[in-house]
Amino acid sequence: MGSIERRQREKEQRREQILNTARELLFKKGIDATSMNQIAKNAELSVGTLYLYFKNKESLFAALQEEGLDLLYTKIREESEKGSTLREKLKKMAFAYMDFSEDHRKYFDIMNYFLSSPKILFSASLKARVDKHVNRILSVFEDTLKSGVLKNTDDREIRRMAVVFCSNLHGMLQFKKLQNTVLQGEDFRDLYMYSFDCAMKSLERIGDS
Amino acid sequence: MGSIERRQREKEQRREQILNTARELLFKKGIDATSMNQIAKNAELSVGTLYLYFKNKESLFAALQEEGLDLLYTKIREESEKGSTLREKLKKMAFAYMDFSEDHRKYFDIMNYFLSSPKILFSASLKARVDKHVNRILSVFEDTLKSGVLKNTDDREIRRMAVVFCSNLHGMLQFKKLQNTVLQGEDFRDLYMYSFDCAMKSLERIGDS
Amino acid sequence: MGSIERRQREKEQRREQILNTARELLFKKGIDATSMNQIAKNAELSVGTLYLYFKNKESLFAALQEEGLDLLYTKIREESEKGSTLREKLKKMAFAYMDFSEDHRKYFDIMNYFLSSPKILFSASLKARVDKHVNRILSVFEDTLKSGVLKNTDDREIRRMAVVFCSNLHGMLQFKKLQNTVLQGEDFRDLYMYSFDCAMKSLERIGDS
Amino acid sequence: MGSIERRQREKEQRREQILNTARELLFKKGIDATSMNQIAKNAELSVGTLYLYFKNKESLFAALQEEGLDLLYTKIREESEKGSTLREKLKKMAFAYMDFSEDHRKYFDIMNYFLSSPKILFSASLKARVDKHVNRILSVFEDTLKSGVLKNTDDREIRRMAVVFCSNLHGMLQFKKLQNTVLQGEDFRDLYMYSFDCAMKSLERIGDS
DNA sequence: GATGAATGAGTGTTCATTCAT
DNA sequence: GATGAATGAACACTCATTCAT
Repeated sequence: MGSIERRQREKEQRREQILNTARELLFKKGIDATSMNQIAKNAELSVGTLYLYFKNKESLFAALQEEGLDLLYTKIREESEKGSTLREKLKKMAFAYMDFSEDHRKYFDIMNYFLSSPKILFSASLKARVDKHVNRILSVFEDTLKSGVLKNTDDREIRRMAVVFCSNLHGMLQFKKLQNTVLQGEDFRDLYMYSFDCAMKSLERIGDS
Repeated sequence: MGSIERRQREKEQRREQILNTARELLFKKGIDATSMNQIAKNAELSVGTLYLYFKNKESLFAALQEEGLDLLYTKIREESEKGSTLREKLKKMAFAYMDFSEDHRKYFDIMNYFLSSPKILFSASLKARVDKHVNRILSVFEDTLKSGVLKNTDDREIRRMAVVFCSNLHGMLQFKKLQNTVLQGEDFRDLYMYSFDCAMKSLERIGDS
Repeated sequence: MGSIERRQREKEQRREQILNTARELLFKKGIDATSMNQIAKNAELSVGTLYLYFKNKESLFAALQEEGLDLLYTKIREESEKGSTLREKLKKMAFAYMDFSEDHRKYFDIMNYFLSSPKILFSASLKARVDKHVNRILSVFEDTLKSGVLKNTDDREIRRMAVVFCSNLHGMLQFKKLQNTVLQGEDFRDLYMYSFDCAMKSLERIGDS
Repeated sequence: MGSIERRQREKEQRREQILNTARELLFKKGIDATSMNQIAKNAELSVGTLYLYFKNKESLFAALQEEGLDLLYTKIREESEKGSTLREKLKKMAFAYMDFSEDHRKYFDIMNYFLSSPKILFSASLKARVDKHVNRILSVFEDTLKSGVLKNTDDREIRRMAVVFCSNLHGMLQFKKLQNTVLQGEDFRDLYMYSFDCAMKSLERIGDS
């Protein structure tokens, strides 16, 4: 009986061991340059064992993707609770996202990798799990907006506002890659703040109408 | 004499032949799953010939990327000239971007691929050429905004507005991938329109202040 | 238990199988014209397997090189023990070297290939291993000279004598390639003997002085 | 008529132009890394033209080989004339050879490349031409020895002595590659001098007997 | 459950040579 | 005589995945 629990614990540990190694390699060398054999060797396990815990390479990296989204969720949720006004809250959340894209650039890279990969590659169940995480993040934005001044806005509108707000942030962070070329001369943080202000203005307007 | 011209023409045709085949395969199978050998075989040319026309795989795909950005530029420029008011113009441009991402989804995918690829992958000169195309597109937005109502806005502000406006659109189009899951129940076109309205509101506000 | 041993044995056999095939091809076609794919095909193994047993082509051929040097070492050592006088010993060793260059011409060719290849080609560790073998062979000459009449010659002198003696033999064997053209009319064995006599004379002189 | 001469001159110039470029590249990048296309581009000629002047890559490099041997011949000949005694002459010649192997290392490398390449690779006529050059060099040694003290030595003996002397030098220079490993702690120049002394001793002895 | 040897199609790229113009 | 576009076999090497033990 205790042994069943122990087994369970060991299995969990093994899984973590694999993920830790994979994450480390991923962050060091990127997704393409990280092979299953390398992960196995670094984790001091056999390749076969990797396939016992993860169906294939893709699903291993999907797990890391979930991990990243989870981290992002936590950061954003925490920040959302710090501010007092709606503006303050959203600002903290927006910069939490930007910080995440910088501090955990590689997680952010996987996110984009998964977003821009041909759909065929991912099984439906994998997609579903990842989407759940995205949803959870969107919910934080929804909750924040809901608890804001806009008392009598209906849920659908709130949802839309959350999506637009998020996609604005995401779009800006995508453009960050261009900061040494197209955006030359601009401080990205300023630009991001500018974008945030624009988004806020539109929100307030909606409040108006 | 004529023979020199004919040679030139043939060379140009060959280049197109390669690009056509590469484009076709790329759109069918994605960038990683398209190999130089495949392109050669499908184009009924030898691999060596490919390397006569393109330095390497990367620059072949960069050529396709430029092609796509060129097409996008043309579409947006054309639309920008159709509307009469600033709002109308921008709306037409925004939807031109959306249409492009649908009609030429794969070009859009390459764009994202290049945006999210590790910088090391692309040589500086290649990046520079691609960036020029991106800049050209941004310029259309700048020109449109400049010729709009906002007479006394300085160039830097205009630039920022253009960047934010574009990144908003781009961010929304990124989220499109989620329309069957996260965005379930929403008509994407409506949502995009909603996002456009938000952006316009923030612009007007700026006009106000 | 036995199964672990068997596995070990099989691994060793596989390694030999690869080396045998590589040697055969090398001797038939030369080093450049022998590709990894060919070796794999002839050995009835997959290319991947080759890389399981040898880090790369270079180290596979280095293994053959070591093999050859090992063989040469053994031959020379054996001969060195047969003669009774110093002259007899050295003569047997000299002809062991010549016989080796004839009987194992291809091993001799690899030796020269490695000697004359640009240094960059070979990793330091590989060079070190090969050099150890060369040193071992030189040592046999040193030991023989030491145990000869020249009792009160210091080690450094002995070393130099060994090197010069060896390089004389090696130089002569290099010239063998020219026997049908430049050396026309000479019996190479005679010439080699002549060269050996010259070397002996200089040794004796040293003994004198 | 003059035009025929001009044509001839142009042809000769073109040939030199090719050889100059090939030599330059060879010395910069080594024999394997120098391709016909590169030579053509650097010489501002078309690949086809290269094949008009040289049957194939091999014969182009054989021409360089001849060039190198020619240079070596000249150096040795010149030095042979400087010394007054036999010993002085031979010493100058020996060091001329060593200097050549250092100053024109790449020429020396080609020489070894040709010496150690599988014979099949070279056409008989090519070999013959190269051998003629080697013979010419040997002759300088023969002449020097002949004009030395050893008045009543027959031609065959002289020939043998020249071959052995040369091969000794050559063997030593081959071993030079090992100076950082096997020969560690030895100054190669000293060692070479030592080897020369040995050779001289044996020559003198022959004089004696 | 765990192992790790084996697979083999696949990658991007090169290069000596040919030949129609 | 000169061109240079075209060839295509060949190269060394990688990698996700399988499966007998």
